[in-house]
Amino acid sequence: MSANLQRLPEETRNLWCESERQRFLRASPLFHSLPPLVLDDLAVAFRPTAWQRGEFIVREADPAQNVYVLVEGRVKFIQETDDGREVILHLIPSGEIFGVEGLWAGKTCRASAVAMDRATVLGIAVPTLMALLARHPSLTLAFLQVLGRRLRDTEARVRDLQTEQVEGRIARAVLRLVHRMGRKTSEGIDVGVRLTRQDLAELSGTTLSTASRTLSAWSRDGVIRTRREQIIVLDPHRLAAIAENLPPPGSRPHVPAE
Amino acid sequence: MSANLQRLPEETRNLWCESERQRFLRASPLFHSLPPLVLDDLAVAFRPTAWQRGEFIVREADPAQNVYVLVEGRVKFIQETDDGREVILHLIPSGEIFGVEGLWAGKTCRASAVAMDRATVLGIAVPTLMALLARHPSLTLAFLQVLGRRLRDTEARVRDLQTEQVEGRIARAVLRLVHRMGRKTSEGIDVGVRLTRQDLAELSGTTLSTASRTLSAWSRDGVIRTRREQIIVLDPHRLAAIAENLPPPGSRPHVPAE
DNA sequence: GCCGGTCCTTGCGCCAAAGCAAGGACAGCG
DNA sequence: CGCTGTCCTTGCTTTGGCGCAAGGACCGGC
Repeated sequence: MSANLQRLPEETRNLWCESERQRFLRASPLFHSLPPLVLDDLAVAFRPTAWQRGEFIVREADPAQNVYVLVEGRVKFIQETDDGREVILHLIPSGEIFGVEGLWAGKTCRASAVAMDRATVLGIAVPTLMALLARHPSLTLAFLQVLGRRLRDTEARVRDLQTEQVEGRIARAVLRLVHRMGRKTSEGIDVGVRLTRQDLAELSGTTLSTASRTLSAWSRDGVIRTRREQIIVLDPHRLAAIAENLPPPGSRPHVPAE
Repeated sequence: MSANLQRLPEETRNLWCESERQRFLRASPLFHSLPPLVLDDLAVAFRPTAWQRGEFIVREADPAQNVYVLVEGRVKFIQETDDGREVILHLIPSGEIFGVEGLWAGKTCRASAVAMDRATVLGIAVPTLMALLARHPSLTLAFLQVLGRRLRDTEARVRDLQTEQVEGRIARAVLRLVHRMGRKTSEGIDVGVRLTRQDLAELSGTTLSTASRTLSAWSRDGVIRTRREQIIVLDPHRLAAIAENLPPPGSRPHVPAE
């Protein structure tokens, strides 16, 4: 723990300080509507840690001891299958909580959380959190909100996996990223997270090769621009059309040459 | 509403009576740990309705006005795509709540709830429920539990859709049904719900034809017995093996005849 | 500035499963 | 007891995209 604390990057090292944590929590959409009393409690209970790219913050099947809030960086929430394949269940943007399943279910983690960049995280012990939840209905409601949204997202993903073809699913995954953590740049809209082709495949239910091929095709058509671990969307409308299975705007109804 | 009330089947007509509702709620795993005070409030606020097979209890895109508890029967929770295809997101067994998304998200239903059999349901108005949640942390925690479980189920389904082949997914779907609402019969374990091949397909992410073919093959092998809209599992272990991609117990390592 | 590791691209062959379609079984109703 | 609508089965054809594999691009460390 102290090792991790020492690795905190400069700009967040002040999370050591309780009042700074409180300021962060108040600024976060998840907590900002809570009464000051609750924020006080939370600021005391949360402890900061820092992680490098690729490190496991939570490991599947380990006992679940903490619930976390991501302060900075990106975290992927993954499950691995017996044969070594990996599925990304969620990408956590900064400000969001993760590891919530620790609250029930026999205290065992159902998935792993892995830092995708250098990440800073606040952790709270499960019993502490439980006590706070029992005392503060507003906090519990906030958690209910988060879980509800995540459930709806996951349900939408099930629907997509069952009804859409691969290209549409990849398009939807990219659009979701753009929407939730996209950043405008001079070239276009960056998806806002370092993402390998493999990651994108695990996020949209396909394979590395197919994801790569699809992005290549889109690049050729000028819909996106790609770099290593980076996707910049140039033409969001076109991408939305692909996600909705609409014909590309340039195409006209096919009439045989005859 | 009164029309629905009049259609309540004999055995549940007593839900008219508040003390009967309270008795039902206390018996339900979801509510039984709540303090008597909360149960009182809930018993007053819940209103019974009855539905026929195929009726829409909740319709996607309608304003979300109620949250429901299923007293008896089965309800499927579905989404429809633009091109008319349907996806079953959850099968609700009796005792469970549904329509919870009404609690947030702009008050619009994200999915439809359809009665699969004759069903009896208790409904509570969203504002009433919200008021209760704000007052009773234990109730909010109970809801959090339910959402948490549903989220984990849905995540598992995403994982299966991305990593398992069709036969394994169907096997898992059947086993899940057996586990959650199966009933022992003289022949074997009934999955406990009237289910068309189409339903099963929509539940496991495949097509009617493939689901039918798969069940036929299993019948031939003596793993299950099928009737119209009914599945009886004869050999759960074998089915579990299929779900886990293990070779059938009877098979031996393949040695070419040379 | 070289070297090793990670990440990306792309061609080829193949197969699981979707799509299509025709026919049959069953249940409920009049 | 026949009729109608729903549900199920099964053959044939087609294909999306997976698996495999070789080669290339990029990055960071030494």
